[in-house]
Amino acid sequence: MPSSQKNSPAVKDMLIGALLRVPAQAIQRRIIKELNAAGFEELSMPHMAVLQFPGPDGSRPGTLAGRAGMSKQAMNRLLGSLEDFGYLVRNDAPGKGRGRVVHFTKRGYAAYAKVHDILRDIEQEWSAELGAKDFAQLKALLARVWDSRLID
Amino acid sequence: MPSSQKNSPAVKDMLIGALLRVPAQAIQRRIIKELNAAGFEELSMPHMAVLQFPGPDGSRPGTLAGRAGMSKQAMNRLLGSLEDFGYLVRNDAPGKGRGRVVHFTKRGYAAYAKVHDILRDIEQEWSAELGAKDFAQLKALLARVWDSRLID
DNA sequence: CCTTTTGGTAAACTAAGTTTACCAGATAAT
DNA sequence: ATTATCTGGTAAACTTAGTTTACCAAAAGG
Repeated sequence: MPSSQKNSPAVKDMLIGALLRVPAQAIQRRIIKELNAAGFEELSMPHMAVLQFPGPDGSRPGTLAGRAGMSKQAMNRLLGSLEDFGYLVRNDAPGKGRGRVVHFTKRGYAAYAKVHDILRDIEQEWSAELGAKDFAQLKALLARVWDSRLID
Repeated sequence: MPSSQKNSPAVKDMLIGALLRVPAQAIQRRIIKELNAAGFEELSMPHMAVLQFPGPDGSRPGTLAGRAGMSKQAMNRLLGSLEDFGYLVRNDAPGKGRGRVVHFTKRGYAAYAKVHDILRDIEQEWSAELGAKDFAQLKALLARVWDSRLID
């Protein structure tokens, strides 16, 4: 059975890559696990590409593909499966301009809200562990990284 | 062509999940791109599961599988391809105890060193952007997250 | 009009993982 | 010691998720 690592040989020596990657992955795993436990059992890792901030509601399939860094075809398959599971619908024609628009169903919106809740819980826990001030500092620093052109 | 996103709708509203995930992914992509450009052209994303800290040298295949959170079979295929490309060898019998041990070849070690160099460059850039003090603070906070039992 | 561009789709292929099963050497038990 | 069990590595079949290549319909623009 696949499981995650847990023997950190000298945290002090770790470079920014691992320091960011490992907690990010841990959060992803937890989100999926709790989502499944909350009744959204069909959702697995690739679906997260659709569910993650800022969510697909109101967007075009092509736009979502770009955001997720994948081909339109791959995104479309994902949307198809999510549609089959009843999480969203792809309506064609937004009135003007050709194409389709994705909208959450009630279930889809519930799942998206659940992700948000889980993340709030995680933030709560981290905040309790690090202290509210330090956690806020961490988020602020990460936001500065984002704001700068450090990430492409 | 798959490309990454770049329209941040309100960084202030982002939760810790996205704040960690996006830069972590950006770093991964950059490492692979620069590795390829530096002559290690066969290396692609899945190989990173082997190359990433603290590296495979001296470890058992099963241990590496555990660290990477994947099955022994999947890891073994990865090691096989890396062996084919001349990055490492799997010697059997470390003297005592049955099994195999992975060791870098010269080329493998060079690739691993290159990853380290790239990460040092990235740290340099981030440090220049955020200021050395703030960047150190960011790393320190992430290290505290790691040290705590917040991540599984 | 007719041509080009844009968004979405479909089919074929490839990559990368899982499950299931198996085998060899080590460890332990009676 | 001989057998039973456990551990680590491997192999085969299957599944999933992505890519490429190709195509089609609607818009846009000369």
